[in-house]
Amino acid sequence: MIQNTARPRGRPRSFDETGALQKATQVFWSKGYDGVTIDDLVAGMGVGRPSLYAVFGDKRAIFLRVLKAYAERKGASAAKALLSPQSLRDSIAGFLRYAVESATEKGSARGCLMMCVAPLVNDAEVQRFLQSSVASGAALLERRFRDGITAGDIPTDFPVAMRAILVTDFARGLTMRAQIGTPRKTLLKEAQEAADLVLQPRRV
Amino acid sequence: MIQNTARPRGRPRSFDETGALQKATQVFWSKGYDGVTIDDLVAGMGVGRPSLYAVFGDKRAIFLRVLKAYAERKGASAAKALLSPQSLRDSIAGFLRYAVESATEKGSARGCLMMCVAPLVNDAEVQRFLQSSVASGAALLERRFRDGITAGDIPTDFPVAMRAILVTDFARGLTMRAQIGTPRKTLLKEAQEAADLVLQPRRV
DNA sequence: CTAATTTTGAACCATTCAGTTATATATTGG
DNA sequence: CCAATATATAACTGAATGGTTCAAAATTAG
Repeated sequence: MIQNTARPRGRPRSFDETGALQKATQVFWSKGYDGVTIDDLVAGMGVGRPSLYAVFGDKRAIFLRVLKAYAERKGASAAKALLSPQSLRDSIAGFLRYAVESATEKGSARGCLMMCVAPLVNDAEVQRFLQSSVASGAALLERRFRDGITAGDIPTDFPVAMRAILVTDFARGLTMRAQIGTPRKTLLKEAQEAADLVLQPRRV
Repeated sequence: MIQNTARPRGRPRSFDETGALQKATQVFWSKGYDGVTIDDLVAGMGVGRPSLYAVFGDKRAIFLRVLKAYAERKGASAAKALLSPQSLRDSIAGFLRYAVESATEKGSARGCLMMCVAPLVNDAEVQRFLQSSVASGAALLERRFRDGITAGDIPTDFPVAMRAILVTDFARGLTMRAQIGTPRKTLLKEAQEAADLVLQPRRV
């Protein structure tokens, strides 16, 4: 059997690459992009300065990796929250609940890296990435609404695209209020209310 | 008649104080708090470095004045958009339309200083100010909903407080999407749709 | 016209910061 | 044990940054 976990030649690294990126996420999340210095990253990631440049590149490169890894994790969790429940009502409510819970997690900065930090980064690639993430989030919701139509949870003339967007807007609003300190309990109640509202059929 | 605009003693200022603050608003709005250097403010406000420190204080003090002036202006405009129309529908739609229009203004940075920039400022006074602003915005909307009840536009069991919060959340979501480049036309359509939705009575 | 007062412009200083370099250290291969 | 390789530690460098100082300029009071 081929040992493809063969140790590389030189001195082994004293840090774990993905672990260091996770720590970098917290650094950016709590201080914002411009507020972070290389020394903040060195301290927060537990990686020496030269190693940091050698392995990850400069601040911008680190942020891009952090952002993409974060988006992947959060996207997967959100999709799970959205697609696991049977009923459409539980799906939408679960999606919004997840948004609130992850924005009010203990031990982590409040809010959300993608909604509260990344939009301020003045970088074309970051902006493009955000736009595509927003679009795919809305697309996921739209698909769930369509499944709700075929399952008979909502009428066939339900405005799926618009309501999908509205749900993402709600999530954004809830996340921002989390960031400025609105307590989880309050937000969770609103999330449920929003889920009910957004499922109402077209006209009264 | 008493000339209370009597010129002060020494050399007259070469800049207008409130005008300089307006310019500072644009600087913070486009670059974010941490991204702004004193030199950015010196250049953007048209005020010399020593004068800037003498008249306004340091970056934090300038930002606080900027934020409060901005909140006053925007708050007044939003209140006008909300309270001018006769029908509740036009009020809510007007409020959301104003949010979109001011977040997509040409010649100004996209988004909103209070929603997109200020929440990231790691400062207790800023956070307190934001929380109270958010609360008074929601209170204004709630009052408008109550007036709608007395006018017979919505039923008496309409969940005024919750819907007021939902409207502000929508506004936040729309504003953030404006910031990352969603076109005004798209957002305006969504704003109208959201206004309709949020006015639906409690149950189907 | 002169003295007092205030703002302005330029230069200045200590500090912080991004990115690099040089040297020491840990590991594998032979 | 020695050469080769890769990482870690610490120190270094030039540029940017926040904040101050000081002489020159513009104005009013007398």
